[in-house]
Amino acid sequence: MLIHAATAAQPGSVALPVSRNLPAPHLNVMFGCPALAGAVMPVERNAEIFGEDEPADYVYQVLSGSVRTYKILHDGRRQVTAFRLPGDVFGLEFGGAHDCSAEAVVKGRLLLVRRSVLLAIAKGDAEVGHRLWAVIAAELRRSQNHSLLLIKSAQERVAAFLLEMAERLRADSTIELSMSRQDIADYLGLTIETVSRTLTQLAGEAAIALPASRRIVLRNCSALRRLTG
Amino acid sequence: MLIHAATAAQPGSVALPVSRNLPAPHLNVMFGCPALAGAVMPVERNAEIFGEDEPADYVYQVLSGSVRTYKILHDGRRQVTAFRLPGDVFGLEFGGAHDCSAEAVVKGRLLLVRRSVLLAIAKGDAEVGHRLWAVIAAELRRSQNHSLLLIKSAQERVAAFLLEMAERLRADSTIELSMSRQDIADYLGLTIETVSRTLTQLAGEAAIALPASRRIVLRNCSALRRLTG
DNA sequence: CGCGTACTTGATATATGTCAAGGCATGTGG
DNA sequence: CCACATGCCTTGACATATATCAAGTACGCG
Repeated sequence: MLIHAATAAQPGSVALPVSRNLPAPHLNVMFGCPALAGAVMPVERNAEIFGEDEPADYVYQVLSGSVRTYKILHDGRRQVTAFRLPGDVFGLEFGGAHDCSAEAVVKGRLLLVRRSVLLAIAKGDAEVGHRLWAVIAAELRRSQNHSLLLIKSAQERVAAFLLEMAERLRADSTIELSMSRQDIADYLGLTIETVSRTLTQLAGEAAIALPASRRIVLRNCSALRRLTG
Repeated sequence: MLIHAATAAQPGSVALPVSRNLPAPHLNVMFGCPALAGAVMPVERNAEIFGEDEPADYVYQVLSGSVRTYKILHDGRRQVTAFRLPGDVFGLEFGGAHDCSAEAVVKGRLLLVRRSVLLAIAKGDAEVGHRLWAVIAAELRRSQNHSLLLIKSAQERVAAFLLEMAERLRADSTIELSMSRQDIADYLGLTIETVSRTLTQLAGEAAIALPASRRIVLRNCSALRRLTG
């Protein structure tokens, strides 16, 4: 069954779900605003895009590929705070510095726009201002949902992750994951072993199928949704 | 729209830690702006302030007492998303509806300002716009820190909670908690038993003292900070 | 084809949850 | 003023989900 955006949309959510506004991959402007032309930056797999506490001079949009943002705890644990998929805008901070690090999950292309330019344009252009607002609203909602995720059981977290990815990738039933089990584990606050076992278990219950380790077929979305908690 | 005032704020200068800007308890204006006069609402212990999905017509500021915002998962689990202490502004949503419920933890007083009025004023008043910006930035930071908390061990979560409370209550070393163990547990994603045992354990290690169940003396803050993860 | 990385699976450990009982305040009515 | 009820917290014994440690296996890439 096809996953519609509506399924997980929060009531009262802001218009303009950001991730639906895919950029034309050949265009180098953000939000369809000619004044927001930016540089296109190709990134290799695992390349660092920015580090925590570095000056946040640019705002980024994923044109292709995918990105993880994360924090490292002082004992070395890594918390992946978000996966950024094509269309997503990220790196827009309130302060002058990034509050997390960002790396490319796979080879891809990013659009870079100077933060100062974006903010200046937003002042005069209601459409851009609106989009900017939507980016921040989405960010807050995302963060709150992530907190909610982390109090759930392993099965609930993994099920929620799969549904989230299916929706954001606009996949019908087969999703191609660009990230490793370690990335997923660090996003869900679990270990790779638990993620792996949970997927195996979901496959055993016929909720999903695993034709390849990074290709996942959602066989029974409503069962997954029930598992979501 | 709000975005105008918001972007009018100097980029890179968030400043204004909201919770530090305690309102004068006798004044019924928000952000020290005369146009933002509002109603003062007394609330009883455990009184509902608003419910999830209800229209977000008002923005609230705690004058005295404290408030918990929370979500209920479909199976009945409760996730406390935040404690709101004197000075904190909450209930300002991006969409038209509240994304969580709010209840008074103890008897207290709230300042209510119509959301539409606040947003309208913010358009023309840079100072108010700046404050609003700061409220949202604080909210996002808070949510991200909460996610970070939830991947840690019980000891780390409890230690972090105590330090957070000490700081936000501007307490020197003795903090008076207004919330029950159940509230704390639901905030930290633990059970009351685990919270209780962890406090006992911290007392055993002389990191804290427990003269009463809701009075906690921080005996060794640097040890607590180390435990924080 | 072979190597290295990533993934899965198994055995065991452990942190936290669950269930159950008891203690300790606080307030209320006799 | 005492007896008792009530809510909140602590403590104990035990259960269990997830982490950890340790092999194996498959896959992708040279």
